[in-house]
Amino acid sequence: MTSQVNTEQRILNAARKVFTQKGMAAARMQEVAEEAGINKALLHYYFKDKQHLFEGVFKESAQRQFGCIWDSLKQCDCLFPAIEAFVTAYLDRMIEEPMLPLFIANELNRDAKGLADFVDRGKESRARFLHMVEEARKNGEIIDIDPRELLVNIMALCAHPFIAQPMLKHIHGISDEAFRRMIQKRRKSVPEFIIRSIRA
Amino acid sequence: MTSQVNTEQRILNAARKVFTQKGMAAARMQEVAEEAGINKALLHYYFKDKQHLFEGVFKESAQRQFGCIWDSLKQCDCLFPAIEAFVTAYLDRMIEEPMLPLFIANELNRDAKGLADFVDRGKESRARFLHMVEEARKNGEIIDIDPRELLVNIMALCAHPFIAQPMLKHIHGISDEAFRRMIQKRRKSVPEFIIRSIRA
DNA sequence: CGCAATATTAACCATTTGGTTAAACCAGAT
DNA sequence: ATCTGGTTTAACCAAATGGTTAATATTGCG
Repeated sequence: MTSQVNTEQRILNAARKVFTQKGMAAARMQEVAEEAGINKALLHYYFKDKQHLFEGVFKESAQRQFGCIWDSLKQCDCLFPAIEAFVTAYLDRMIEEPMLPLFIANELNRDAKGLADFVDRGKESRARFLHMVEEARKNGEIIDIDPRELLVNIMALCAHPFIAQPMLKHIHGISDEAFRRMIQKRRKSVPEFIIRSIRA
Repeated sequence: MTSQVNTEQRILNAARKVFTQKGMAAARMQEVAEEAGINKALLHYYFKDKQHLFEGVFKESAQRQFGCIWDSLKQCDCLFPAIEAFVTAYLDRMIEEPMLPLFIANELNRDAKGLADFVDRGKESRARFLHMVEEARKNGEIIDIDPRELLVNIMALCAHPFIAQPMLKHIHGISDEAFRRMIQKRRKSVPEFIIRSIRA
């Protein structure tokens, strides 16, 4: 039973689970060790200290997060299909890891300087998207709107239900299953909502 | 210089500052004491322990938050003005305490059971709003949309810029001042965005 | 095998941190 | 002035926690 394969990845998985659920500050190294089924000292054998372990987790999470999402609109040329693809990719990603937006927002708020680099992925896609909006505006396809503001709105509509999940569950008294159904519905309704609001 | 007036309130203010900025887990009692200009032991004289102090802060914050926001549409009968009033009140509140949405989302996520009661304020206003949407839908004033989904969208568009503030600052490279200008613009643009998307 | 490098563990250490205690302080009443 | 109640403090304590160490186990290799 000893010398399990790929201990480092097992640690990273365990750490991701604990860190994303509790956040850096409340996460306990002991708990990560238990979750990974190893000794606490072994954590420090693979990762210098809590900060490094955390950064390993955050880097992986942030990059997968923004990677998926921005890559989704790489082969889109028209704005409206791009918005649909973006929203779908965003929500699908969130279904996989629902705690991620809150986690990222939170840690980024705690240490913007130190973690800023990890969210830089997808710069080109983002620029391309903003340009697409600009063009659509010039062509009169959509109303006069600041492209960056539109992007903020889109991300808000995608991410917020997950960030506010506990509040929604309580306020509207919905179950896990009902929440999932709601998100499924949003894969269609959110793009519609956005496009209706900007179509010229 | 001794025996300052209203020590309890001074503590609560200091605690709110520290807790909202760092979150329950990372907040240090010592720091709260220093911020309040008192001895650490005095905290425990006024508040049994960290949990109680935290709940004092959270309760006050959550109630003021939801209080302001839901009260804003008490004297609205038509949907569109109600939406405008709601968004304006929401954003104005956020300008006062920009960290609040992330703080509340975060702590609610950590301990949904224990804190759920504190976000219950404004039940009636919320019900009234949902009813208003339902009526507008029946009257054909707006498209066919689930009232609760509309509410989620509205709150998303209001809260998310603040939750994602550090990310926005980094991604779009905007300053504090630019952020404030953006929020000011949103007081008009968000209601427009919403109404355009639902108007029949 | 036997040896060297890597992987893993139990026990330990130093610091941080929430919380307590007992003494001092200060106000107003007697 | 002094007694009494609430207020404030310095010093202290125990538990939790991140991190280390030195010894043990395992693996790959000549």
